[in-house]
Amino acid sequence: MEKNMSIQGCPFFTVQKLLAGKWALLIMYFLGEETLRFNELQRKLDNLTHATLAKQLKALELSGLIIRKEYAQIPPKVEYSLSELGQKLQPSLNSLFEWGGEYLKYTSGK
Amino acid sequence: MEKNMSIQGCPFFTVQKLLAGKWALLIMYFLGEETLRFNELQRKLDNLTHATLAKQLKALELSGLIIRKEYAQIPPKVEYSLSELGQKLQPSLNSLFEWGGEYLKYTSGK
DNA sequence: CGGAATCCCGCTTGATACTG
DNA sequence: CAGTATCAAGCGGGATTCCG
Repeated sequence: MEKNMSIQGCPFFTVQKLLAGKWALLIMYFLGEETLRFNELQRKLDNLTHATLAKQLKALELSGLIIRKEYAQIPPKVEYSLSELGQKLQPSLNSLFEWGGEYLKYTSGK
Repeated sequence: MEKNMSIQGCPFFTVQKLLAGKWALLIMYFLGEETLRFNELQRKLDNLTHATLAKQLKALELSGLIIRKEYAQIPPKVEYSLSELGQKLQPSLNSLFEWGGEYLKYTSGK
């Protein structure tokens, strides 16, 4: 099993798995700007259903990238924010964001 | 169709699609270090079959992130390298790489 | 309001085999 | 050596429905 070590232990492999979710980048971005409740987040991602968002959030929570804070009250209220690890990702996110913008410029031209 | 504009035009959405391939990050990373032939690349990704690598490369080429240079000779020789756009992605890649390393440290501890 | 369980569908991955 | 074609299998996203 150590024949694959070179790749399994590779940071890129890790990143790939962590951010593989279709909405992971967007979620991390929005939460980077501010703490949000479930429904607030959903409103920002207007293509997304309840269920899908819930799954993505759970995955990110289990990975330790976001924090889920639940208030014991009626009606229920849950807030999501970036964990310490998640916050450290922000510079990379910003960098990707800028590059994405450049890509769009390039390709819209042709 | 313009009700989704806000998200379709988002750089993160673009990045997500571009780098969605399971091996995209690794490939971009290796090609960032040096121009490589098909088989050289495959050897570095020792889990990967011909077919899969070929598909990933084709996708990245069509996206305009890598350049495919073919030499008309026997036996065939094809070299892959980063396009201009691909090179601009490198800083982001490095940033992600470092973060991935930190993540591994954090999580291996617990 | 927030979340979980189910089912369905499509896409990507990966194995295998075949061309030039 | 490089690439394509085909096909099977697995996974993830999305819609729906039901709980607290």
